Amino acid sequence: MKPAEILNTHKLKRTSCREGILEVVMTAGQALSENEIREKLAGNYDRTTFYRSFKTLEVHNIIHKIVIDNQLVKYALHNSITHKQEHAHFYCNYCDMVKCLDDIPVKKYQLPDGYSDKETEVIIKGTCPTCKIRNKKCLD
Amino acid sequence: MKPAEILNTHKLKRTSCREGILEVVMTAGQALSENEIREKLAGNYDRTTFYRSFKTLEVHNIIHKIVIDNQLVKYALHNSITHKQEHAHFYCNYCDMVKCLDDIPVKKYQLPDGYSDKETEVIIKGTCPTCKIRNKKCLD
DNA sequence: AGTTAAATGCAACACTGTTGCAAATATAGA
DNA sequence: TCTATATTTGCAACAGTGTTGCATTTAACT
Repeated sequence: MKPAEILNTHKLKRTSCREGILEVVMTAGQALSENEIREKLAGNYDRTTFYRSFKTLEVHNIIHKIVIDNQLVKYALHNSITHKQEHAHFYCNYCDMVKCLDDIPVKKYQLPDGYSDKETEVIIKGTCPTCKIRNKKCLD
Repeated sequence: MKPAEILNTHKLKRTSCREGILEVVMTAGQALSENEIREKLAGNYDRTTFYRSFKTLEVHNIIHKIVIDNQLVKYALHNSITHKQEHAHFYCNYCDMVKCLDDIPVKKYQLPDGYSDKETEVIIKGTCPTCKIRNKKCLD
């Protein structure tokens, strides 16, 4: 599916900002921050427009937001586009890379009486393959 | 263990701000935001001092921070104090309440080759018992 | 009580995100 | 293709969370 098609499906106007964000997010292979997306984008958009675009795409379940601690926000394509289930996210403590673990479904929990769950967020923090190798080489 | 004892154990100075924060967090029964903690606190501290105290207590594994989406940050006593394992957190979509599910250990995941994990964060979003009842009463 | 390293308060700043409003633009219909 | 309308954009201003530098104050040790 192309960005334009996705926007049409959701009855959203095909603006260059939205199409651009989708293009970038769809070809990224990992979750990207606002700045990472802007750098890869052709046009130069106002930050307000950017955020409004993210929000629109998020509300329509086209992309989703992953928040690490505070201070670090990344966006990735949403389940409904890739047709994947609720999945876990990986965060590399060394390079700040965030990756959707599409093949790792979120494990469900038995909640105490009275509580009911709607969605579960899982963020696994550790070392990614690249940083693992790098850390081995320079043992500091 | 009392706040003063905890600070001593970690070789931290017993300042009223730190003792106050610990007192509040220890008796809370749920995770609290910066403002919620300030309201329950006797003294009136500068925001910088507040943050520095949180950070110090966090670095020493006395309290921990839970971040929901962005925009909502809560603090809670850390495992090492309650001697509990890594646990899941519950967030109520209706009243913004955050609770440590101390008795629900985080389930571990098998990561793809090359990845290694250090810690796992689990946030279960849904409805808390209080809001469940409230929602039933006024069916809007 | 005096010394010293650590903690505090203040001012200024950075980052993420929002709101209101006027100008620009995408889409549907003529 | 042109026009009308609703949506989107850019700008300015603002709010919330968190940080840094520096001078002053304070906890803890002798």
